[in-house]
Amino acid sequence: MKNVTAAKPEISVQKCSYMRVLEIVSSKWAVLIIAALADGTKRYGDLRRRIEGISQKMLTQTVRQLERDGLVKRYVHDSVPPSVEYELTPIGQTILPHLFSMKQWVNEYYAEVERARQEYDRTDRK
Amino acid sequence: MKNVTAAKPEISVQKCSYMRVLEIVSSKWAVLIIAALADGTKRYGDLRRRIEGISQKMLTQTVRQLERDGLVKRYVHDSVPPSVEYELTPIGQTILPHLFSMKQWVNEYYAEVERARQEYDRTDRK
DNA sequence: CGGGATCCCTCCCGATACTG
DNA sequence: CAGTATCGGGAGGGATCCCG
Repeated sequence: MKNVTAAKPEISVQKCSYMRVLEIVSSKWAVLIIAALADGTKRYGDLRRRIEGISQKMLTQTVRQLERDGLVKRYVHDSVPPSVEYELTPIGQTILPHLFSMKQWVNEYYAEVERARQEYDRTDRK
Repeated sequence: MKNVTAAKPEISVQKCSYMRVLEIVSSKWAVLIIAALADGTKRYGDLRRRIEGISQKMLTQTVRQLERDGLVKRYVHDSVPPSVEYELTPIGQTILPHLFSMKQWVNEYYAEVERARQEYDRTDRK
C-alpha cells in the first residue's frame, strides 16, 4: 500500500498555467504598461510620462516583449519628428478585466494586509 | 489653453493598486505556493515536493512573507520530529478566484501568444 | 522623438552546510 | 522534519551617452 502523500509534483514550474501567467505578465512594468494602455492608444513619450519611475530602457524593453507576445501593437508613423504609438491588441484587451478584478481585490483587502504586517512585525520579530 | 496630454503620471509606482498586487503576489513562488495550498492545509515537506524546483530557502522565505501579509497561517505542532503545517487564511482564500480566472485566461489564450511569438521572431528578428 | 548600446551595480536566488 | 546561515554567480534594471 502506497503512501497517500507520495511525491508527485503537481505544480510544475515548467508546465503549469500559473507560470505561464507570470511568463506573460511577469514584470511590474508589463502590468503598468497594460494598465496605462487600457483607455486607448498612447505614444511612447506619453507612456513614459504616465508611468512614474520607468526608465526608457525598461519601457522599450517591456513594450517590445508585450508586442512579441501579441498583447500590444506598435504603430510607427513616418514623420519628422518620428511618432510611435502603442495600443492593446484584442488579446491584450482580454486581460484587462482580470487586472481590474485584481485591482478591486487589493482595494478591498490591502488595509488588512497592512494590519497583518504590522502585527507580524510587532509580535514575531526578533 | 493647456496641453491635453500634459505630464501627469497617472500610474504611480508607489501608490497604484497594481503595484500593491505585485507587492503581495510578487514572485512566482508566491503564486505557486498559494495554488498549492488551494485544496487545503499542507506540511512543509509536502509543499516542497508538490512545487517542482523550489529550493527550501525560497519556500521558507516566500511562505514567511505570505504569513507576514496575512495570506497564510503557520501551525507548529510540538512533536518529535517537528511538524509544521501551512494553510490559507480567509484573506488568502479570497485571492484564489482571481488566480483561477487568470489561469483560465492563460488556458484560453496561451496558444495565440505562442503563435504571436513565433510570428514576431520570424518577421521582426534581425 | 523614440529609441539603441554600454557600463555597472544591486539583489535575487540556487547550492551547500549545519542545527534543534 | 523543518528550518537557519553563508557564499557566490548571474540576471534585472537604472544611468548615461549617442543616433537617425
